[in-house]
Amino acid sequence: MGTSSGRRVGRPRAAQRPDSGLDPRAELLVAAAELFTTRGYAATTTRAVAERAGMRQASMYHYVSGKEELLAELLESTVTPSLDRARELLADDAAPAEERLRALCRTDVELLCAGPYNLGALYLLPEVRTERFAGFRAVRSELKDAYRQLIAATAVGGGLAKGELELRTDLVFGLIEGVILIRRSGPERPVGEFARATADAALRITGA
Amino acid sequence: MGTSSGRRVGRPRAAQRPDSGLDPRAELLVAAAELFTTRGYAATTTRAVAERAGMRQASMYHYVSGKEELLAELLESTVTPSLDRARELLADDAAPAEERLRALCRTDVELLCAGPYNLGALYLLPEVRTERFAGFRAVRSELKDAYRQLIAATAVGGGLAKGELELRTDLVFGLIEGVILIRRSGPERPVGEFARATADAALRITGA
DNA sequence: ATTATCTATAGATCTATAGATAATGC
DNA sequence: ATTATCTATAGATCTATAGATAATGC
Repeated sequence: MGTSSGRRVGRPRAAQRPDSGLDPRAELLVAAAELFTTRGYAATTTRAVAERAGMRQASMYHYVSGKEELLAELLESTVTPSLDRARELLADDAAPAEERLRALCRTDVELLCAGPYNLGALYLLPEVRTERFAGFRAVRSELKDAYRQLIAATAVGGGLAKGELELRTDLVFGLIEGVILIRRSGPERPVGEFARATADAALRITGA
Repeated sequence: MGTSSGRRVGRPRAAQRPDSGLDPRAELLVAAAELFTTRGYAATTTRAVAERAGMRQASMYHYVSGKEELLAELLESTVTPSLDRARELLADDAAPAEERLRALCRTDVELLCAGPYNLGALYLLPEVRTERFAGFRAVRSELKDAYRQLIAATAVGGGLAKGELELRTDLVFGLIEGVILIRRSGPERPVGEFARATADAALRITGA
């Protein structure tokens, strides 16, 4: 629904811009996504985010408590859709685990690569280790757990010792997130094809 | 030989500390490595680096031009040893390409994981895209090229179309650098074992 | 004389709050 | 009256330079 333009309550903005159709909070998130990924999180000022979202620096505080809140929300938004998909796939015990694992890898890569910005790169920010981002770390670790369960359910995975299962899970999960780095060097490849190739590679890593 | 302690020219430091055996520039690099990886590059101040290296903020400028120089040097130092090894392996046409590729993967992972800090995480800094870091990007791309050549020289790799070779190179290189992300979640695993497993995974990705 | 430091600081930020203002809503 | 903005700014930085200082070297 957004703002559906028309008359708006409150003092008008100083710099008028074409209506993006997004509400101000969403505009801030989009602006933050672009700036955090292209200039870096710490190097991005509240002024830069606000101004790019079409408002003055101080007005940003009407919608968010600061940069951290924006980062937290962006981070979680990269994992939540994958996690939903993972839960679906875990529940679907009709399909063989290999196929479900492949499907999860594909959607995961597609989601990471689909957005206009490389939000995955934000995973490595030191700030993420902070208490403030415990929520993000929790959902990410839930997602990883889904990978582990699917790998354990494959024909090869069933016979693995605990440590070995852990290792392969790490390798697969690392490959998927390593996509972040790959994508960076060549964002010109068609996403679908790339996602399929990555899923194949993941399956080969598990030993299937 | 470092400073070999004893009498030193110049005004004494304000805060005396046990001699690390490193010369001041190396102390700055070590301090920067720790701070850049734990607190983030942009968030690390020149004061923090200098103070941790045992000198006052302003004194740092006697050795380096600023933070950028430290980052550039740290980045290159993570690639150069791998690149040396890659060149050796490329020249050694006695061994089969599969074995040489495996060896490169292993040393690469070991080098990335061996240091006390996760310098690989710095690869994703937005600053790295900057002109200032063209040198780093160049050596890194040379290393990637070595991977490509080795993959092309394997039994499977010889029959690959150009695009397919490119894709597998990206996947392998991405897996290796993805180690950065993996390591983060579990730095407690023995490096040697982990390096071997990663190399195996890389070989499986190439199709060998 | 040379060197490696130091102290001090100008100039340039940046964040978050206080308080004013210009719309609509009733 | 309520709301979404704005302008202004206090307080807290941070970087890079200028110039002083305390060692050793000769």
